[in-house]
Amino acid sequence: MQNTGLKTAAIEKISHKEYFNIAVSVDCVIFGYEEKQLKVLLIKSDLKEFEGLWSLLGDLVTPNENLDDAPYRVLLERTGLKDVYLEQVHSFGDVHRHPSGRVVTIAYYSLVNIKSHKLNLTDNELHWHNVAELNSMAFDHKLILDTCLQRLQEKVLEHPVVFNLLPEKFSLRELQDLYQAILGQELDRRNFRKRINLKNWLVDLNEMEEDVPHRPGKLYKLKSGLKKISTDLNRSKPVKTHLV
Amino acid sequence: MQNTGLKTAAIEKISHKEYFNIAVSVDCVIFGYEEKQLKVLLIKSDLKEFEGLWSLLGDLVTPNENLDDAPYRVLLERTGLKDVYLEQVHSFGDVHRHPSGRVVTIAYYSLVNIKSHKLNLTDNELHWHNVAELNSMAFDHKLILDTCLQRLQEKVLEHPVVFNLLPEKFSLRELQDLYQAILGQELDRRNFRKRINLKNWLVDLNEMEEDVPHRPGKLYKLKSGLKKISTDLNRSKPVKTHLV
DNA sequence: AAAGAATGTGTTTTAAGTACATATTATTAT
DNA sequence: ATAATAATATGTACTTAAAACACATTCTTT
Repeated sequence: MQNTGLKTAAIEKISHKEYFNIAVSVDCVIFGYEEKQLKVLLIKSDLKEFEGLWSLLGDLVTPNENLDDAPYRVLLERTGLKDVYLEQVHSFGDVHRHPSGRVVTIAYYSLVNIKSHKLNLTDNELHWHNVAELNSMAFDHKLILDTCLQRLQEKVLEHPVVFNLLPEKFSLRELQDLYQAILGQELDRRNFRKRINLKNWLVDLNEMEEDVPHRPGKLYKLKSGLKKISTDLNRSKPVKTHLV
Repeated sequence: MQNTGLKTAAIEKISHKEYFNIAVSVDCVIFGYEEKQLKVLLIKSDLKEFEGLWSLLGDLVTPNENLDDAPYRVLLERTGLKDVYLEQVHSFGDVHRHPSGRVVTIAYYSLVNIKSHKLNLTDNELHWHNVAELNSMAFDHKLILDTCLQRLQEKVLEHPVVFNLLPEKFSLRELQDLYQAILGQELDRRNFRKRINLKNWLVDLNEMEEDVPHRPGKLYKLKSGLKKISTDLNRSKPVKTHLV
């Protein structure tokens, strides 16, 4: 294997059984939002090593599917949703991360509107959990969750992705509550509105909230053309340096 | 496989041969810097499908090594260097990305000081290339390179990582040239110096450049404690929101 | 009709980014 | 030696964004 990279010597060994004993999986951190809480969809682990603990939804990548298609498949199977927002985050591959064998997993997070899909919650091993209240999880899934949450926090500051978690129409108050749930901190209402306005993401619908127990706020929706399903690998705009 | 995630049904299948026909590799985008040019270390592909093209240095992950250890091993074997800066960037796993079989690869970039190691350049299939002049490469390696360069560009704006590409002592001019090579754009000298000063990364050595064909500049070094070998997954500081 | 609670907007202060000019110090050419 | 050249070194004005903060408005509830 030395000094070959993926050159001939290594490639030849791909046909050798010894190099095929690492399995590849994907794990999905499926974020939702409800009642001012950021949620994550988890399933009860049924490994005896992790009895009582919760784990992310994942599956092995099959030989005939593209890596980035696997999390879509998992999501479709679990939630029935297509066209969800998905972003690849990081790969985890410590030798002993999975008790049953060597599994390298690629972590993705996705943003889904809890209301817009009927979970197979008859399968009562599948539940939404408050992200803020989660402690230990099965496998290294707490680390994966934390890593994905961190990525999400960075993402929402500059990109209009949180709208995948909201209904079509929403008030600025709802939007701010969502940002606060994701970022884990209180935001100043006046500065928040200024900032969001500056981003130019929203359309004023000239409608008002209804059935709220207080003064109704104006309703907005995301500008058409800004809704993203997945993250482009290739950046369209040049880097903002702040160093010029 | 349906509706199982990594639950029992799937885990049981890990012992089935059919799920072990995906190989896992790592590919390293090894960045260097010389003569005001950002360089990348490449090897000639010896696959007949990619005759004459260059490819990244990589290798299959062995069953008994942690995923994140594999790129260190590749670097050690290729350059003899330990303690290089390494960052995992993205995974690539399209079904047909490798002509010889199904290989999911995890891409890393690393930053090495070209001068500080003796490449095994007797192996004359290993060469430093100007990143700016590279066009097609073997496999999907051009996409991997572009993705890693993009990540590097974002990284250097906020984190003191470029110093892994420089000698211990350097002038601000050298530092600016390096930033320009990485970012692919000219920077204003006065604003650049102000910005770098604001970061508080450097120590003034009270020494001057020598053997330069012009007025010598002052020499600096990175403040001790700032040199990073690898990127922490877990952020130490809270998110800067700019939304408060 | 008054109190309470949430919406909606604006101003001041501070920090950072951008654009731009001049003096200084060494080398090179005359 | 002197002048020209080229790079270092530093400062100032302008613009934009972030942060801190206050008041009036509208609807619900008492």
